[in-house]
Amino acid sequence: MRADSLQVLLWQRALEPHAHRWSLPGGRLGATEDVETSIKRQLAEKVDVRQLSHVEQLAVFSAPRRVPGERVVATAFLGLVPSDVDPGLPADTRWHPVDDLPPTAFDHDSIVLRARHRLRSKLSYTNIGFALAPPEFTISALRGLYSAALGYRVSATNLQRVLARRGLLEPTGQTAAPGRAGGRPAAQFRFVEASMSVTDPFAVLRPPNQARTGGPS
Amino acid sequence: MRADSLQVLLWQRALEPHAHRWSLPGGRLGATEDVETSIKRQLAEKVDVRQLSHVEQLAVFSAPRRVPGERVVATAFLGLVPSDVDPGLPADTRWHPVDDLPPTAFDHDSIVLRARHRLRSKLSYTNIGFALAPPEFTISALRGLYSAALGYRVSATNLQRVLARRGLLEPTGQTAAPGRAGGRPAAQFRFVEASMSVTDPFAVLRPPNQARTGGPS
DNA sequence: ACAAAAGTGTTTTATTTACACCCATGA
DNA sequence: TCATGGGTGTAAATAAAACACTTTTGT
Repeated sequence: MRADSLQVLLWQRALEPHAHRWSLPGGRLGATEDVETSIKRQLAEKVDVRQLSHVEQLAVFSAPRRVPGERVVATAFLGLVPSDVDPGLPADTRWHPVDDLPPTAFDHDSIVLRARHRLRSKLSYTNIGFALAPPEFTISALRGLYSAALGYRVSATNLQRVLARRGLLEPTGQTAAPGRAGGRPAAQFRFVEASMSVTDPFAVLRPPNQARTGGPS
Repeated sequence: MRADSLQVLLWQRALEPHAHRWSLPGGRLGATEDVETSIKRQLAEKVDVRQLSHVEQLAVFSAPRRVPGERVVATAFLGLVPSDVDPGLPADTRWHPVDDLPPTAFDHDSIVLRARHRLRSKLSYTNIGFALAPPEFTISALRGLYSAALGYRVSATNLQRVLARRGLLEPTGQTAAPGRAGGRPAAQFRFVEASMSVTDPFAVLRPPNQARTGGPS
């Protein structure tokens, strides 16, 4: 998934079934690999994407007739690529805005919706933004990424503060040159951590402050 | 999973591999069923559990050698049974406290941990409590269930208020008789909804109040 | 009357959103 | 010096946790 608007990488099927429709990249699980290794391999081999910043399981899709012919059970993944990475793509492969998908093969549209939902949720309560952003960025660039992914305009001020309070951001000391129109140069930041973790431990029904009164932990 | 303490239903393997160790119920996916139908069928047929209040996918476990012999890819589920339901169990099958598991077969202990984590999280931001509780209950009974599942003592006062504010609870009008020691009779409640939904839309980075300033929804 | 359990009122604390205002730069 | 972003200070809003206190029952 990528930036400016949130995008998915799809390839256009040449053959039946569902010729000409757009498909999520993937393939068969090999005998000696687990599903995550497998999806990474497929992405590298088939669409030449090797710079995934984050990968996680979404769900298993297993309706008996989800695909014509032999029965196929698929494990769907959410895989993210930073906005500054632009892998060279094969001819039949293209990025598509998530909010404006072409006709998709099989149940792939519902898989994409599920991925979008997962990403949106995690932007709120984890540091998953690191997976969308370049190594260094200004707050307003980051704001753009969050806005694109979430589908509504995020306030740069508040984004700053939420991420800062959680200790996710770190100034690099550098500043970015202003555009031709002028304006104060923006400070550059980076994410402190480059792997996903939950940063907003669920706000509700949290353990009591003081003594642990109750049962086993 | 069940109540007083949170428990998992396990059966003891008679045969190798991993004879005598305890196993999560499950089995092979049939040709004409999806994974959720399949796990419900397995639970009904093999351990006679038919009253699941909630079922959801957890994750796929696919390490090539997670099970000796032929390669097995498993889709793990979280399945909940209300605390008042006590299904008759086969002889080799028993409930075990999640915090004190016997030696388990294969990677089943990590599956159970994952399930516990999922349940604990969802107790905070969804109405999933309905799946643990009987049709009608007092707040203090519900407090007991939440405490057992979460592993720490939850305040009845605050649990009340959080669930009430969200509109999840509904008084039945009935009251429960006090115990032998006296005390004010407790009002009975029920959950308004009996299927899971997210009730605490993530608090952070939510859309602006007023105009929708930004991009596509 | 008193103990026990339930339930309500109120204060405190945490955290975010909203908004006004100040800062640094280019033309 | 003014337009254009960038950044900070501060107030308002929200929601939950903590705790004191009242209510209703059995003995």
